[in-house]
Amino acid sequence: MYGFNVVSLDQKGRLAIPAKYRNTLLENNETQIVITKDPQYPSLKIYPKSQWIKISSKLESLQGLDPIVRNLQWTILGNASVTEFDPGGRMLILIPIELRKYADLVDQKQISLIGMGNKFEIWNVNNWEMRQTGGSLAAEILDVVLPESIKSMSF
Amino acid sequence: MYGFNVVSLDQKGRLAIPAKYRNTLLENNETQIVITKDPQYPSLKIYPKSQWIKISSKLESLQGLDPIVRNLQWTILGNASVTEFDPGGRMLILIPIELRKYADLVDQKQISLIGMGNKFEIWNVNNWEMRQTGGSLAAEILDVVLPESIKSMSF
DNA sequence: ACAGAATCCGGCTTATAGACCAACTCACTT
DNA sequence: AAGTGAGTTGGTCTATAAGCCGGATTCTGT
Repeated sequence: MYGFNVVSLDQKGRLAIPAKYRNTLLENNETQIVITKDPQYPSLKIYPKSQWIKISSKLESLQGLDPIVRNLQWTILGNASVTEFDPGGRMLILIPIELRKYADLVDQKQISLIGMGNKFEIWNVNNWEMRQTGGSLAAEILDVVLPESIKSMSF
Repeated sequence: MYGFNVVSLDQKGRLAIPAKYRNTLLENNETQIVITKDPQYPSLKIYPKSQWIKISSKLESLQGLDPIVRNLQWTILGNASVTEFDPGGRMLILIPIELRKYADLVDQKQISLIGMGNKFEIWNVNNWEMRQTGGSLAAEILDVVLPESIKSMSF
């Protein structure tokens, strides 16, 4: 489940998961997906249920009073919305208005859906393109900014 | 039990748990919920009974003279209020006046109900919106402030 | 102690959001 | 060129939120 797609929202604000992803999900018995805010960028994240359980349970287990943690919990848990495949095997996701505002999707007909393997991201088409315009990251920047644990990886 | 909802208080100040949550609660035999103060923010917390038992017993077990701990105990334990589903299977919560004052809900018709998985939060709509700064957290802030256990998480 | 008032609780009704279903069009394949 | 499958649309219908109302119970003040 990788790749970049432009998909459309219909007049009711519904989004159809492309068939290639849908089939993979069904094959893995992933009949529910969760959509929520990305805490870092004005975009949305879509997780298959099993992936969501990992993330949400970890977040919920953090009990402390750290305001940043609570903020993360609000953003991610407090905005999650669950959708199931309908009996016909189709999946039309109604993106809640709050999330549409957050990701700048109000009145958008076309949106970007990016497959990231075990999750998807949803972006306003323009915002996504702006993110990408940088082209490739200069080697120097990569060298300076990346944490050690990443530097050692080979891509 | 995740997500953001604006629900209304009826003329008597009663709050109805939305059906989607109610059903999940009933399926898990959670017929009682507990509402109490959030010690950190002017908001309220709603726990299913089983979750409440974990939290309250942990709090009760804290002995000693630490004034912070005693304060937490007063706030959380001393303001708890139990509500049951009525025979018709619906749950109307009458929020005690003390709690309504605390969360700035007096004379409010609309309130924010945020599902956080194993608990809910109740906010004055305006206060909630102010908290949600509208934007996303800057990547740099996330990186600097987050505890190690979170930094390593992938969202 | 009793009456009036205020608060609390359950049932009923209505407007509506959203889930469900079906059809149509377009594109791709054979 | 025809058929199949995917994407998209629109209509319908059901579940539910929310307001309303009437009855019950508790509280208060005289």
